[in-house]
Amino acid sequence: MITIKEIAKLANASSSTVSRFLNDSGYVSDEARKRIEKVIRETGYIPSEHAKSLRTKQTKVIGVIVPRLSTDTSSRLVNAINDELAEHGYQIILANTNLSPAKEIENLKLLRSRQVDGIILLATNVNEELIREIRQLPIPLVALGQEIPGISFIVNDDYGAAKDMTELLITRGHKKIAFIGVPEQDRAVGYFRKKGFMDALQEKSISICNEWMAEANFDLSSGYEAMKTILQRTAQKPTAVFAVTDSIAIGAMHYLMEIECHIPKDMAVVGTGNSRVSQYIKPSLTTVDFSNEDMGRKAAKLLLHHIKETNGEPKKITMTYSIIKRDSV
Amino acid sequence: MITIKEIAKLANASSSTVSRFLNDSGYVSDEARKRIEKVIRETGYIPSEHAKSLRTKQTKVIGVIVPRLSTDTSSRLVNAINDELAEHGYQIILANTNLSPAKEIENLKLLRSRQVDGIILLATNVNEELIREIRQLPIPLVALGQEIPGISFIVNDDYGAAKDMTELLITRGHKKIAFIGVPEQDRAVGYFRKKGFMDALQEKSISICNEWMAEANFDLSSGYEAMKTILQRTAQKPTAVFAVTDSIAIGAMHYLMEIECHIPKDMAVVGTGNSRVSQYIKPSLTTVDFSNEDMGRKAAKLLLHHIKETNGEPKKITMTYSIIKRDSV
DNA sequence: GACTAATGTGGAATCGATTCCATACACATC
DNA sequence: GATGTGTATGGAATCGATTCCACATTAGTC
Repeated sequence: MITIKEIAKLANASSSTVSRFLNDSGYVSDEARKRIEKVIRETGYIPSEHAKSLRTKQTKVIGVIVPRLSTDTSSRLVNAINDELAEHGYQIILANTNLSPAKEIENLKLLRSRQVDGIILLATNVNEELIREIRQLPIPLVALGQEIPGISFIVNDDYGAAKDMTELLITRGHKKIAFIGVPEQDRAVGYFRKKGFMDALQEKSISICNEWMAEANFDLSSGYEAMKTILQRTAQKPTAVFAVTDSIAIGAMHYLMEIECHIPKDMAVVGTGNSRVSQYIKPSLTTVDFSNEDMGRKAAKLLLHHIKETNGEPKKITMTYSIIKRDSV
Repeated sequence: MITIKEIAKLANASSSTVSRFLNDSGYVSDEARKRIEKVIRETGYIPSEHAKSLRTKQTKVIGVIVPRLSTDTSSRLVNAINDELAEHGYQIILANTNLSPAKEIENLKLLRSRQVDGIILLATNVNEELIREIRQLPIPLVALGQEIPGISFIVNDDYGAAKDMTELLITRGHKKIAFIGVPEQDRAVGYFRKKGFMDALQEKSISICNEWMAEANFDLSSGYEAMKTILQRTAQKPTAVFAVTDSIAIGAMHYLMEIECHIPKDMAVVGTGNSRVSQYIKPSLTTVDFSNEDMGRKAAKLLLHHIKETNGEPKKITMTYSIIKRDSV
């Protein structure tokens, strides 16, 4: 590999001058500029980022930790983050946790050793150890999707969205509404969405039947199973079902179709997240759009802000949402 | 940041010894080992990868260039690549071209300056300049999706898949088959899939009507428009349509539904790629599965092979495919 | 007891950039 | 002519690791 020294020699200058030329810092005469430019063009010289980083403590790389990349939400978020960061000359290095909390911490360390300038963490379940690890991080971190006390985060208005959506169902005349959630460890999806649902019912004095509440994990088949469980154990069939994610909703719809329960005539279904699939299935799914694109860009901007202002206060941003009315209600 | 020197001082050893301890290279006595271990544990020392890379010329980072991250294919590929590489202690740094050829080259340079150990390029259109740039790369590169002469690549059997699928339509009695393609610059999707389609028809001596051939780009709405164009300009309505991607197929289906053309009774539709959506739409889409998961892992393995054996011959791998029969035919 | 071999350790050069500092020259100002 | 200022350049230290080499100690062999 060709180095700055060799460029300097070929251009009849010192490496200091070449460096000043490269970074546009300090004086370089026009003649020297021309000579250096020529040599660089001819040799195809590309400066080593490692040597640079070692000296400057800046890497222009941001670490992004995601639970898994192959989901709609993750890939849209990462795409938006990348677009925004690229505009500011940053690249991203990916770390995939495959939903394992241990890997979340391991990745945090890995990224630290690469001296990334900052980290964006797409959090799922937040535990004590993770918070401790984040706190002692020497670089800024922005969490997405979950509230983490003391650090900057961006969350969706999970509570408001779930409440609004439930109210929509009530407005349409539904009184017997089933609910398929996920474990409450996941504060955002498990706890807040459930709370929004419950509060909406309570405000309208609509009773909640335990038989209509089921728990799934994040995948489609678990939505299918949850719907099955609900309908098989209850005598009084609900007229609508609220699912905390689109995948769960689509799984539930599959079961309903299987037993020839018509959507929305016999049973209304709503999801959450506005996955790409949701608009192409039949009937198209009424859901909540959280604008991942916007969230990703905001996250990138917030992180860049923290990188600039190292002593900036932690910020909490709550994204707005919109209800997408389609044919499943 | 704490450095190896400070660790050495605290552990009453030299940095050489600490380094030997860290890399398990050379002699370190048990006593020294214990002292160093203790100090590292207490200080939470994490070695700088930059200093390491500068010296060793190894980064344990692979660059991955994708046209865009938010598509099914890309995100599944990247996920698989990441999984495989992570198992071997590598991380990936992402570069997004947003479909611009200029950015493809720019990213190549960017990754080179970061001294990644290798590059995986998810190629779209391959031009002379790109090939030149790749050839003079001092590190191994594996291309995905497109054939690039002289370097290792993994491609789908686009020709075979398109031919097989067309034969399926013919077997089902279709003789008037429309085709929605993409520009032939994209050799894999544009040229080979089209050729497979044409050859299948020719072999069965089925004539091809120019009015039934349309071109779209990769997005859904262009599939919608292409279908519209075909049906509006032809007197003789085809009975089936072959789309070179699932997105195009779904766009076409939307138009067909709009004009109340029943699928598959009035018109059979087939796509290519087995996108996640394809199985959830109604009617579910008959399509070709290329197993991106497998391709991603193979790409990672092939790249690692080239990193080890620097003088390895370029390899060409063609993936197999399988036709997924569903309800749209 | 002399020699070799194995074990263990630290000093110093090195990787490829940036950056502080010293120096030099040209010109303007009083 | 002394002084100051802006322009231009190169030398040398530095970042934090690895690694070669020299050296010291101990053990084993004849």
